[in-house]
Amino acid sequence: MGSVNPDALRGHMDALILSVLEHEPLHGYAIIEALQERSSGALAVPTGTVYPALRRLERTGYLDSEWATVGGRKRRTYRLTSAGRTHLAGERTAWQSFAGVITSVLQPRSAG
Amino acid sequence: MGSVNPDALRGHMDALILSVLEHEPLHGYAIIEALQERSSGALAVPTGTVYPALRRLERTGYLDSEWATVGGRKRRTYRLTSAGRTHLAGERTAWQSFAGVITSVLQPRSAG
DNA sequence: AACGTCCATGTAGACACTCTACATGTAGAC
DNA sequence: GTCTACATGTAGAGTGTCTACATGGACGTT
Repeated sequence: MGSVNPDALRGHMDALILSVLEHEPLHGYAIIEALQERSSGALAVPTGTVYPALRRLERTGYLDSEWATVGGRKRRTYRLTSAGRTHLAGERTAWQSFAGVITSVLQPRSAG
Repeated sequence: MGSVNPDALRGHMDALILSVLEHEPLHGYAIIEALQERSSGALAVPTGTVYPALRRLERTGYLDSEWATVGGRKRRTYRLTSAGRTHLAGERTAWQSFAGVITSVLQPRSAG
């Protein structure tokens, strides 16, 4: 249940959102829940982060959305575009190399 | 030589700096070079990032500094305090858990 | 009817850190 | 005398996450 430093999330949020949308379209609230589940509770992303991010990603062309009504409630459901799918792949490899770089710099060395 | 997305660095810079100072005091310019070496060229951190970060870390109490003149050039050399050493340890475990969380959310799943 | 909770979307403004671009100056090579 | 490497620093822009607030429907309980 350890929580994640908000600042550390910068620049990774987009990839996380695209990733949970990979196999199924979801609405904002469900995306927040999905992030929490997949991180075993570590990612408690506030609505003030997710909703603007979704609009940004749609504006950029990585997502598109449509309104639906389920059980009397209105939802805006987001779906990956093909540009979004391509971008997600790039973000995954970018993350791997980023993580490698940070891990290697952070690696403790024997005193010399 | 892949370069790292600047935004991704947010919230990790402090840990990186503390880490290169772990076993030897260094001045700002040397810290920049050390980061570049340890990352095989991936981290090209500009002076406008490092110098303010060093002052911040000193103000917080994780570093202290003293001036030296070497070969006619003035250097401000930074050294880890014991608070900084403790903080570095915390940042290392924080990084590991952060990386684990992101990796796990980004993990591709089989379509279902 | 009133109340509380979960579901659901959204905005405004604060905040913090990295970046670009600029300013300054010494040492040493050519 | 010009250029490059060494060395420190600041001002201001940019931007993405956060807190806090605003709104409203559905549903259960009392």
